[in-house]
Amino acid sequence: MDETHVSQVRSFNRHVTRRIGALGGDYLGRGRPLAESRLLFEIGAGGADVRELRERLALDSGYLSRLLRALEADGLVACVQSADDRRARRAMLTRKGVREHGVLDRRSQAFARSLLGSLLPAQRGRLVAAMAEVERCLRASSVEIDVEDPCNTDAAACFDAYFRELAARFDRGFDPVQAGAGSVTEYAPPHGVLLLARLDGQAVGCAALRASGRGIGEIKRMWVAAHARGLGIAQRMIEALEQHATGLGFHRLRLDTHHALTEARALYVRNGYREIERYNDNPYADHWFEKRVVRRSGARREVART
Amino acid sequence: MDETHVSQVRSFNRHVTRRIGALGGDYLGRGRPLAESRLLFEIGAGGADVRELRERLALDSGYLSRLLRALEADGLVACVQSADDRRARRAMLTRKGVREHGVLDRRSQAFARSLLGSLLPAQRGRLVAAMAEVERCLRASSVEIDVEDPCNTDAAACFDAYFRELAARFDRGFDPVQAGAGSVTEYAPPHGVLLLARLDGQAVGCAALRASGRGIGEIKRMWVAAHARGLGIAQRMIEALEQHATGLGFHRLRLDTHHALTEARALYVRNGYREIERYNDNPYADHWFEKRVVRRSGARREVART
DNA sequence: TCCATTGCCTGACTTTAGTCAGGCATCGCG
DNA sequence: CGCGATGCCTGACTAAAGTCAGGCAATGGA
Repeated sequence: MDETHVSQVRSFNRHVTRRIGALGGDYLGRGRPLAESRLLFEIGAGGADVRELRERLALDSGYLSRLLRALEADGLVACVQSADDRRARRAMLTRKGVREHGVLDRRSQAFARSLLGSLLPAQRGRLVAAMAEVERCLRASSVEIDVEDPCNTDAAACFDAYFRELAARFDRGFDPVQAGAGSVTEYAPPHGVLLLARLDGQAVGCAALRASGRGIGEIKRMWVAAHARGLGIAQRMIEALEQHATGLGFHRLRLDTHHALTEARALYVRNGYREIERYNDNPYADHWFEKRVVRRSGARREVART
Repeated sequence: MDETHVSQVRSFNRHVTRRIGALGGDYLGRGRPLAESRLLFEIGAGGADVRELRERLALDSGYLSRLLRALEADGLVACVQSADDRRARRAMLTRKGVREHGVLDRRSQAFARSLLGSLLPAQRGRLVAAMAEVERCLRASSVEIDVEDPCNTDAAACFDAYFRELAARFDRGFDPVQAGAGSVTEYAPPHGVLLLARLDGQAVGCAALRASGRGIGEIKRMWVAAHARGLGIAQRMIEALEQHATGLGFHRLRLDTHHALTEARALYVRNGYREIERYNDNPYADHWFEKRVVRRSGARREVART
């Protein structure tokens, strides 16, 4: 990894979080502890379930309870029993709370405005574009790709979303049974593998490998949720699949795909998959690809260093 | 100001500071309170004056004293009397402190590495470039340009640096007296104005206006420190001068410059200054410019909104 | 030499942020 | 219905972070 890259990230961390964090902490200051303000902000106009708040802010249950009590004492928040589970509670802003929330919101806006205000118009555009890029990249860097059990609920949800998307994109719809989808246990060791990509804990993509003849693996169910595309997740998953392939005893990987899935085809071509003759009777497939895989020592070094 | 810009800045603030700040706080954790670790980091290998630390970290004098005492008790820091002022003290790292500082430094590096590690190589380059851009823009946005007394020491330092730079860049050197430099009080109200640009409190640029005939102002001493160039400071100063011009009763601004100062000439041309005939006998000048100035209502609205 | 100022230290506080162990009500399954 | 799990609350703590008023020693200009 490039050392100048590392030091640039460190410099960014030091300077930007100091400048933005300092001001950010300041604008929230309303004579109220920071945690309370954040909580008020997080509850928002529509209210929020207590358990949701606890997760979003990563707070201890007792501590959160106390914070809510404090806001309640100030008349900013009212807690009501949840309709469907009378143990659960929901925090709502009172009229006064909504007003206070508005003040915080306006402060946050004023801060952003003051930041941009002292820039020339051309610089503003550049700053905003660069900020969006940093945000996108950090999002990408927080995606985790791991082997998971193909029978778990998140895997099932991904498969489901994948099938629904195929049905929407293919002219004639899509039926998994006709496509020859076997049991998902095909994607479990020792003869297969399933990868899930997670962003903030939520599953946003999947990719699987199953046996398909002596020494041959087949890539199946390569999918990334629409809102998580453009983050390089598919690329990372395909690289990860190839890493696993040799361990599973595959020296060749193949796959089928459909002409409507142009991004997928581009992905395979970019990664050195060559188009081959039809090798199965999947009625939805009209393109078939193959690639010889070998354990790459360079890639292993990179992994070891991170 | 564009509202989508404002909301992008807010989104950046929320997401990036949370992600980077959270991890940043974490890696510093060494069983030691965060403030102590930050202090250790800030003292650095070369040591630092206590007053300097107080300013950089914006800490209460008493609190800082206590933190230093704590680090001293752990054998990480030693405080010595300053040589030139026996009231002042200087904090130095002990051998053990240097070791600990190294650990923190390595952690910070490891964090940056882990951030980059889960990105594809192409993304890394993009992230780093965008980070550098954000940093630069934020630096630019923290530059403050204000009217100051032309007799104060920072102004004098700027003039001095300006003259030294001219001397270095002109073939025949530069002598302010020959150039017709009068008293700096010419740049004070009611007939003139001096602007200083400050970055983190330090003066990094100047620009002045003085009377030069009925209704005519002259731009003088337009200078930006080498390390603060490329931040749009000169552009902002020239805009600010033009704002002040009408208030001082000038409807025309003129200036002279030297062919070696190519950036300056480009700046004037870009801002609508037209080249005119020689209007003075400054032996160092070989280009003369002029611009008619009017109070721009659009610009005023922009200022009012920030 | 005097005296206001500066620089740092100390003691005595307060507030914020968080942790932990229980406790009570409710839920959902068998 | 009983029982373990879940969801929230409370009391009792602790550590960290920060504030404030004074105090002593050194400084520097009148």
